[in-house]
Amino acid sequence: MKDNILYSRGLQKVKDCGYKLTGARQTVLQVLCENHIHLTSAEIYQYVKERNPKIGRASIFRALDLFTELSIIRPTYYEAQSPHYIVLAEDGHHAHFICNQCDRVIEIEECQINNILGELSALHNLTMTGHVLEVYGVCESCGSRDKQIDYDVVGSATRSN
Amino acid sequence: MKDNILYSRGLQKVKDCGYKLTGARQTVLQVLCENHIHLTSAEIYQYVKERNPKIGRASIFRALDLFTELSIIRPTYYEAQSPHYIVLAEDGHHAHFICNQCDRVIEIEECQINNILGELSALHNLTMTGHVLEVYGVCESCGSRDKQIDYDVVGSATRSN
DNA sequence: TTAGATGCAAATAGTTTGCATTTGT
DNA sequence: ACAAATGCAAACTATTTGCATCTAA
Repeated sequence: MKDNILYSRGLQKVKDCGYKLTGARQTVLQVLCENHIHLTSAEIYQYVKERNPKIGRASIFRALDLFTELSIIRPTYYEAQSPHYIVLAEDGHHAHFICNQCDRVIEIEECQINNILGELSALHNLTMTGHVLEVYGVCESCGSRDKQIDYDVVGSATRSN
Repeated sequence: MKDNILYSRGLQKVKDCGYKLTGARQTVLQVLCENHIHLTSAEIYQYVKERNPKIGRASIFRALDLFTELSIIRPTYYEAQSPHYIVLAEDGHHAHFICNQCDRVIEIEECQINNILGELSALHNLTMTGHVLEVYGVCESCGSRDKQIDYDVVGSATRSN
């Protein structure tokens, strides 16, 4: 875990800002960084419980709020459920793709969005500390499955959507 | 209202997909399109009530879910509260900036992000239907207010944050 | 006419808060 | 040592669901 740059950096930030490095905070951040997919508070609670059953729900919410305030993580919303928390990259960047059909989340690593954002923040006189880009549509496997269906019904019917 | 392109397009989509054009749905979409800022379900409920007190909470949630499914709107999350619903542009684009200090939301209109996204979707074999870009940091007025404070305390104290 | 949508109220999540106790510095 | 953080349980808020009624097509 110590070799996880996001984890170390996160803890350092907590410390630097004058907050205590408590067990609850460390465990929550560990869970977030290890499973660096998108977790809901309920999922985080489950993982945290496995490591330390003593930690309660309230502490998890308090940790998540703190991390959000410090821009270590960011809550995002998709498919109208409860928020998912994601760990931001060192430059405050995060981008992912969500498939409308299978709800799969694909992380987008390589992305030159910072170039655009530099211009934008200059234009509006904004100081940028981070961003989340959420792209949605249809993923490769769902797309090809659709084509298959199209092929099957050629000459017999057209798909409505 | 009829001249609001997002509103008309939204209703058309509802109709085209075989859903009824009911009073509740029309009112909710009107509210969303007129106040095209970010509204929570509670705020939407208030506005809707003003126009038609008969409409209940459940219908609002059901309308929001439908609109989300049809990519007419998108729920987003910021400052760890309940989701805010935003109306997407015709090309599925939406971008905004959120000030960490005053929570102000600034819409970003001019944005060439679609260029980047085109490349990305080709790379991953994704079909893109829309996106939300959420940038956060410090806005112009909060930024200059900070400088003012810095100036005021020069020589007497340093600010912790 | 009738399947689909609504409004209500009750049920169910999801999150926050108060407070006595514990813990990191 | 002691302010800050925790865990618990209760309070609160947000959302969903069942069902009788209504309404758009």
